[in-house]
Amino acid sequence: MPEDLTFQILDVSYEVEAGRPVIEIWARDDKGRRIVLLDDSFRPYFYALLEEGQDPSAVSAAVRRLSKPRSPITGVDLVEARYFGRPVKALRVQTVIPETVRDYREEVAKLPGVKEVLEADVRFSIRYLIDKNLYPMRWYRASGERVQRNDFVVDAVYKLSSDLAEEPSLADVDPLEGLRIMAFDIEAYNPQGSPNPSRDPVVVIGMAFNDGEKVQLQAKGHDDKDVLREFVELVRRKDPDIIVGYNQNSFDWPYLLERAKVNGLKLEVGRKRGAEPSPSVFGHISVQGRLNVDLYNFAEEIEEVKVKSLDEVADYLGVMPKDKRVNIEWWKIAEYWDSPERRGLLLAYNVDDVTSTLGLAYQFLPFGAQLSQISGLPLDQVAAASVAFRLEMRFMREARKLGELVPNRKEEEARAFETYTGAIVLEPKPGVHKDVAVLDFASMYPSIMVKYNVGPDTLLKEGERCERENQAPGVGHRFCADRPAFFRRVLERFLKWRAEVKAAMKKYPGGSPQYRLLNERQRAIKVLANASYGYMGWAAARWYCKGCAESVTAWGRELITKAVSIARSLGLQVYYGDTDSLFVANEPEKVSRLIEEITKGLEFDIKVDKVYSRVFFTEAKKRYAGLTADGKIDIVGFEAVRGDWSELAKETQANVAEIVLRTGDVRKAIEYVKAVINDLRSGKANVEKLVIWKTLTKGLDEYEAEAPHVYAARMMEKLGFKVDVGSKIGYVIVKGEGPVSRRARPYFIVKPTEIDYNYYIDKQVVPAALRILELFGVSERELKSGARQASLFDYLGKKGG
DNA sequence: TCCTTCTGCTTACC
DNA sequence: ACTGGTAAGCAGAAGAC
Repeated sequence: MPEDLTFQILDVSYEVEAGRPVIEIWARDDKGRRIVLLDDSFRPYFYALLEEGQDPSAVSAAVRRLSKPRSPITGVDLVEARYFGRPVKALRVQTVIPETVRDYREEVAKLPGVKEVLEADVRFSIRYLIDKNLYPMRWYRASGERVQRNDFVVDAVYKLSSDLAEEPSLADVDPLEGLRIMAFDIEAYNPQGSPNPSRDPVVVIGMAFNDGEKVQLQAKGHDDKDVLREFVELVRRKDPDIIVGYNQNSFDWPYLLERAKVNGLKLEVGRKRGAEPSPSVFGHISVQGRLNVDLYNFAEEIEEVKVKSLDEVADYLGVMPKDKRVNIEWWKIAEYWDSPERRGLLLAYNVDDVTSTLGLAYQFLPFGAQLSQISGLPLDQVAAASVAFRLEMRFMREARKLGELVPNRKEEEARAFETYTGAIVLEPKPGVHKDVAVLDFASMYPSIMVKYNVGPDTLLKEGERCERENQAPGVGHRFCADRPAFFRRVLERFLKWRAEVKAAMKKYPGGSPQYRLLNERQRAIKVLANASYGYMGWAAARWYCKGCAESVTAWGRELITKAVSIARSLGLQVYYGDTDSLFVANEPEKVSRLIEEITKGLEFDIKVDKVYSRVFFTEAKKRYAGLTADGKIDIVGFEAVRGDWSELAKETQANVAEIVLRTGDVRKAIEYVKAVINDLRSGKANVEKLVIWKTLTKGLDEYEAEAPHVYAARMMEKLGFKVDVGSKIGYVIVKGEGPVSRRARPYFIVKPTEIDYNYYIDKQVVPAALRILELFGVSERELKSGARQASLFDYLGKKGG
């Protein structure tokens, strides 16, 4: 008896059973049950694009002859489709076992009459989602027949007996409502720098659940067998739908897997018997039937936070203030574990970490769930995927709806490295300026793409003609305007959808759960739409189109240049501009006219983004600081907002900027800097504030030059720490002879007395302060000489009085 | 050996 | 491994004398 089911799709996987693939839809239903729906009717396939004028039946016969018994070719059908907007003929080649598509692809590609093999590189479970038009995290209805299966650890397993239909009444329900979330974090014993999983045990595992329960497992001395066993047991008992961690794809899971192996255990934490977590796409680790989400992936997208450790990110997001938690240096974990007095601190540290992780989940997952609902990638993958992949997934779905064949992903090396001209940055007018309005074009690049119908399918080749054409200025590319471009269709849909969501938001009070849900949704749409330009210029993109990207920036340059001319013709002073922004004198009437002329004349939307009551520029582009009308200080581009300067230099510069902007009192700023210098001279500075952080962008042996952070990283390696591409190296400069790089040390091995304070004065604090003060004629000598016995305390005292 | 210029490297802006 | 170009600025390397 088939049952009617209403359920939310969480993930999709497949397994080959008895020589045929079975799709497994992991879901939870409206009764709160965790269920699996099986579909054994779906088969892998790909397309063979035919050369023009080819006899399809001859090619078809040749394809059929390739069939092998293990996975026979079960269908070769001629289809009329479109490829880059143009009508084409292709053969749809179907087989049985997904893994064999790869072999057939190679052989079919070699057949005479076959121009290209398409869509053979789309993974089978994703193929299913695309073809059935299913979006993870959304709700569907279907009927299914209950089957008895004890290889699945779920409440019920069904064999699908109908198609899935989206359930519109549940479209605006919070997709996370009712889902079980588990955060976890392990502490590994590390007596020699970085822990080695083949040797060092897991000493603590912390787990926090969204039902409020918290559990902490501890090793017995240096034996972690029971910890691992209890961990598996707990995961299965609490049965979370979503497992979150911080960097668990690179650390916790691989470590646990290795420890399980060493202990002769199996890490059966999935919803399928016998299955252990396993590496999947995008460096992601997949846990069968659960969504394993590495929150570090979301943290990476916050550019305001430079050092993306869990404590920093949690602090920034207000999840857990840094000064209200236990912080211990991670390389001392073994020391804490072995010390009876300090072990408690390690345990508290672990609790804070896992609590922060769950807190981060509440911050990030609502957005992630929307990205999943919109892009069509399962939540665990959408987190790990790049912005371009998320967009591409949606493109593939749209292509299918339009009967367009999906181009192949190209190997980046296969294309010649080609760059093109980008945006314009206007020369800033140095000095302090009062009352400056910042105008911003709304979504400039997507708007250009829509207006001029830009896309690989509308880009005209030499000699091709269309009735209506748009020609990009300067670069010459022409785009056919007779039919809507593929990108345009998708972008227009996004724009319309976003407008609807924003309209719906108005019905709810700000801060209400429904408001927040819709807000995350409109944000996710915006993020995807804004990625479209960069996507076209990405050499590995399926819809790569250098000419398109080049044309978009050309129109962008024309647009901002015209806007500047209009501003000048209105008598408006232009101070600066970058890509799609314009800093002009805030004369309301003229600004309104400027906006009107751009909106009506150039047909692009532009609006006042913010107003600075004071803003200053040096001669450098991409750097300025301003005081907004509501009293906030903005610092853009300067050292104060860079991650590769010491905290002390950044803080000094930020304070100098603030003093100058708020009071206009340069003397005060000079006195302040002098006080900082004096503190340094007397060795009063806090070592933590002197650490300089830099990222290793390649392997240690690939560096040509011996930069300070490379030197410090080599030293760390010798000390037993694992340093990799992407590692953030924190170093300080110590006293001594020779180049700076040779005097760089990992910050945690340095005593305050060893620090070269002069380096910090000459190369950090003074240059950072001078970057701003130079504008007012202040010299280096002035800052460093006449060292008055003032301290920061004196300065603050004066400020107060 | 001193000084300048170039290159490598990293990270900001949009 | 995984969107684009533009730009600043440090430190080291190479070139100039």
